[in-house]
Amino acid sequence: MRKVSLKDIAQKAQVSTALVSYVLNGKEKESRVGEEMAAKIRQIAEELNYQPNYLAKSLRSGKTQTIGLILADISNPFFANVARIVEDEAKRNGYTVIIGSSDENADKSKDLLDVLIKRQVDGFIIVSCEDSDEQVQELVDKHIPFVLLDRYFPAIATDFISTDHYAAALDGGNHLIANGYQRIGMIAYESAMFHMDERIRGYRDALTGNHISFQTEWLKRVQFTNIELEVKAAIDELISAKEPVDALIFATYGLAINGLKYINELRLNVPGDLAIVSFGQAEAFDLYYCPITYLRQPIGLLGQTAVRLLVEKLNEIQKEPTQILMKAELVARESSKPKISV
Amino acid sequence: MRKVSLKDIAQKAQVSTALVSYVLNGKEKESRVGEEMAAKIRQIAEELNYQPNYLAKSLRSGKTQTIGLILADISNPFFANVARIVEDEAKRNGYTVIIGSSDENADKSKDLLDVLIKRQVDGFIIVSCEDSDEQVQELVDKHIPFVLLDRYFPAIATDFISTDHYAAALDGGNHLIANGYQRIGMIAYESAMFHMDERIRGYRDALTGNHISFQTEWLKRVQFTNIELEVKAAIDELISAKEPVDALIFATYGLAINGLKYINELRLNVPGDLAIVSFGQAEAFDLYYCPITYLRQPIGLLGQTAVRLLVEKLNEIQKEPTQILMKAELVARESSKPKISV
DNA sequence: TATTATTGCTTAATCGTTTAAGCTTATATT
DNA sequence: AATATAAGCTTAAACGATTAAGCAATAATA
Repeated sequence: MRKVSLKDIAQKAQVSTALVSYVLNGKEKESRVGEEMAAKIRQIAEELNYQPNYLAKSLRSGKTQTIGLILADISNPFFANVARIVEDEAKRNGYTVIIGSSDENADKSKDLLDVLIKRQVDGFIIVSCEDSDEQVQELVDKHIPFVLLDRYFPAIATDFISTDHYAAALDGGNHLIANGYQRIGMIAYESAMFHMDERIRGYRDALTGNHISFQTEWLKRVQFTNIELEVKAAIDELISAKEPVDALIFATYGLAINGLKYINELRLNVPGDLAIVSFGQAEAFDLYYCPITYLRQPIGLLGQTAVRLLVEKLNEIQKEPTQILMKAELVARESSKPKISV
Repeated sequence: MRKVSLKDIAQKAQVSTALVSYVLNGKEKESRVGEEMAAKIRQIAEELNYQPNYLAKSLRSGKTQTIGLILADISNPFFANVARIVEDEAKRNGYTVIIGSSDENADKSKDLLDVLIKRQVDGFIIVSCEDSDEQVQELVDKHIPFVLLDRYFPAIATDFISTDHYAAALDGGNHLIANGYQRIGMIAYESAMFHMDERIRGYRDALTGNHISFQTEWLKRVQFTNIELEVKAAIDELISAKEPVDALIFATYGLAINGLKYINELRLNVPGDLAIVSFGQAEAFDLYYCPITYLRQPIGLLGQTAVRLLVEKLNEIQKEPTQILMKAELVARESSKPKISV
């Protein structure tokens, strides 16, 4: 049982496919189709349960009404939620989304781009990963429309919509200091990504801005590929230093999950022994015996704006690169409550 | 700068597009293309950075090499991980995946199916939701290839690969009883879905199989749409009953998250006041002060097998519906450790 | 009444591929 | 030398839609 095409309807109605096309696309007025005929065609289409073939439509029109969404890591709930928002917003604008996860791997990211380009997506929304700057530059050179989401390359003039990672980290640091913590550590990824640098810069500026001199051994950088072991080692060092930290900022959700697990194992008391502030957000933070203070990135706005920007680009409404930074909100919970002086 | 097509290459090489097509598809032998010409064509394709248009290919071939994956809820980490597995496995088989989330809503599910059918996906992998049986039956009637994942309709003869929900719940119940718990409650969804019934049946059979008579007030069923409040109410009732429960099985991950949050608020001691076993799996369970015992569904196998089944169906290797049930593994943690007798 | 407009439809090209069938030459076989 | 085979290419139709252009028949206008 082959699929129903315009031709089938045309045959049954004894007319040309052109007429059917006009009617089913609501162009009966402009194209002066007779009322009875229009009704007849619509009825037959209904009867046969006609579903237009978007491949053919797209081939003809040069538009697929499809957006490629490249995520850095779909198993991260932040990105999973981004995906959801983007999907909904895209649908509202008449687009379908094809999601791919690069798993923080530039090669995989490149593969995804290629596959989706072959499938003629109209544009991309990209949460880029390390070493993907060349790919991004290539998209620029080829005039393929895209918007970077949450991570961007300051050296490349692109549209982007991102959290203000610097300000967020600054807020997190200031919050801890305001609540009486003085020796604040940070665990971040060993990564050349700009957003990671920004988070670190914010953290350091919070310290120096409050006349606390930054200690090199307070900042630990771990490899994404060996996160579990390295986070443990980092925490061990942080708490056993001669100036052990009394508070800790996790630069990402994944780091926090691993870190908190280990802190549990060590039977450390949060925030008594160690106050915590983390980037990212997830149900997991609520389940911790002591709810975790986190920097809430404006997922909804980020996702919606990304889609809006891209759609505008696709319609050529806007030409100049739009670059937007959004504030993260510090959600203060028990894990960073004011320090009880000893 | 228009995209490079076969025609462009053909023009530059002074040959017909047919020849170019043969060469770039590796059919130069069958089609007796001269060696030099083949080399020349390949070189030009390289130079122009030719990327074939899959729309045109698909239109011609009738195959898109695309799988539609309909999830019940992408914000559930179980399904997010399923998505990841399916994506990887599909890629390995030369397929791209388009993911959609029905958010447990039959109308949305129907919309997704329609959109993806219009986009000519070759087949579906579906985690179906309540009231979607008609849609599924329609797919059967229209001979659209699909595989149900983790949830199925016993009344419809389809391919499916699912967790054995009954056995899993039975295991969970037996485990609690073996560890000394006698008054075991369950919080489940108010849903007509078969897998939910199976989980409840397993729970009840665990009780009766161990000569514990099931109490109606031990089983609480809540609405998906009002989960937070209803879970609280359910827990209130369960612990304040005249025969209060000493253990609780959450029938899904979402229920567990909400329940555990509330149990935290109530300052109940797990497992002292209340032992816990939950379906689903997530990092969140590890972060709980008392790691949660859960029934681990074989995500990897489920996802991979689903893809394999579908691909076989698409290649018409198999005709008869394949129906597979897989065992969940009970991962025993502290939340259900042997009861300390009072 | 002759001309122009309008109405209601069809024709045919097009999007980028694939592929069966055909057409020249050159080479092999008798 | 006459014929068959093979090599190397081209032609053209097809996939399913869209849409500019064109053609008759009817209605409106002068």
